Amino acid sequence: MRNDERREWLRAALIDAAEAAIAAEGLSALKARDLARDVGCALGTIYTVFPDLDALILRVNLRTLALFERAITAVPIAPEPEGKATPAERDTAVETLVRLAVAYLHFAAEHPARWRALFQHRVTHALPDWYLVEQVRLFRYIEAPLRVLRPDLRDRERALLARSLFSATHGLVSLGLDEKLMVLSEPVLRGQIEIVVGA
Amino acid sequence: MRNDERREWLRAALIDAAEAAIAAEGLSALKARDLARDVGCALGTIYTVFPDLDALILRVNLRTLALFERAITAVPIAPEPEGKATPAERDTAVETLVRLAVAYLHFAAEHPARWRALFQHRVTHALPDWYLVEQVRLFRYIEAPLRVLRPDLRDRERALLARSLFSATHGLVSLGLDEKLMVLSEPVLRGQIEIVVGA
DNA sequence: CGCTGGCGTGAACGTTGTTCACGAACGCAG
DNA sequence: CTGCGTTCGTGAACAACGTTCACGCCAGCG
Repeated sequence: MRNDERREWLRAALIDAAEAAIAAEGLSALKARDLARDVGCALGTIYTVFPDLDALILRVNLRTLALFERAITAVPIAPEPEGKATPAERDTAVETLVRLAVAYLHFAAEHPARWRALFQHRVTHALPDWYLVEQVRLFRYIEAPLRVLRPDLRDRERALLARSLFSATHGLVSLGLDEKLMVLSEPVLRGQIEIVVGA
Repeated sequence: MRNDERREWLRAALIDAAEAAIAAEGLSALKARDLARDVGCALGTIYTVFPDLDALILRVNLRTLALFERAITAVPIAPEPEGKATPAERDTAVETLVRLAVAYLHFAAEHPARWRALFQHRVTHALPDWYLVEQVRLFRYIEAPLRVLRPDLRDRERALLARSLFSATHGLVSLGLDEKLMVLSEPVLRGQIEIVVGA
């Protein structure tokens, strides 16, 4: 069936157009009619591919998460120590966490509209499972260094600590971008993270 | 003129109704037609009192900030030490910061819809001056203990540190409420704040 | 060739926030 | 008291939105 091909192509084209619209003008600039015009299909056709615009936004956000992961994996990964971690190994684990936080700041600064869309959206609705799985997967990048620093914690506790670290960092980054004092906040962020990690 | 009285009464009634709607069902439940019906005026009358619904929401948020301030002032204020602070005075300053953070958590937990409206709204628009002034005023509650802990900083730097502390706390609280593990996060929050304050 | 079933289509629907021409009500001069 | 002008609330109307659905085209089979 060439029909399936066309549907798949449409799906990709719609995500492309939505991503471009969000990246250019923000989430609120995403309009069903503009999308239909951009990809050259009818208005109703969108709803034969996605149940609603929320689902489309979620796909765009998934791409943003993937883009972010590519940015994250550019930071050097700490080798996994065996047994008790030496003080030097602990230092590199801390440094990895700090680099992750700084990478988060840079990503938010480079893709402000995409990044805002990640948090502006979900506020009301519950998220589908496949999206949560992706989020949990990304949290592993934080949990790995924590495994070195706090081998005494159980997985559940370590996951909670990772979320705490992330949300504190997110708060700092979020405010830093709002106030447009990013230049000032990179060293501040480094300092703060180093301190928080001291737990 | 009884006309001015009526306008003032309408203004208050509209803010009341908007506040009730937001507190009950969230920001997205605020509808111009519902407001008009609730206060018993015509749809267009709203726009003779406020330029648009954004301005009305801002007024509701101002009330939320006032409500929050009343919650904040319930925490014991640290007396201002003169000259160099003793270690005990430093401890009470830290304790004040922690209590402020916990009060923030409790306020967000008790008034989730009002609290969300504070941050869900401004995302796009620029805020009017009188609103920013109110925000800056509330930040003084954080800056006061910081004056004890870091007398070496200039006002500008201290204000920045206050905003960093707030945003980190906000991140923790925000995530804590989303995941509904508030019970778990109160001790966590205490610990995190104590550590961050160690700067 | 004709029928039929599936599917893209865009007009239409229901809800928004916001505007604006109308008309009632009030004050004042004659 | 009457006539007129001004003011201001009014709600019908507008524009824009996400979403739906009855229509009609076209492919595939008998």
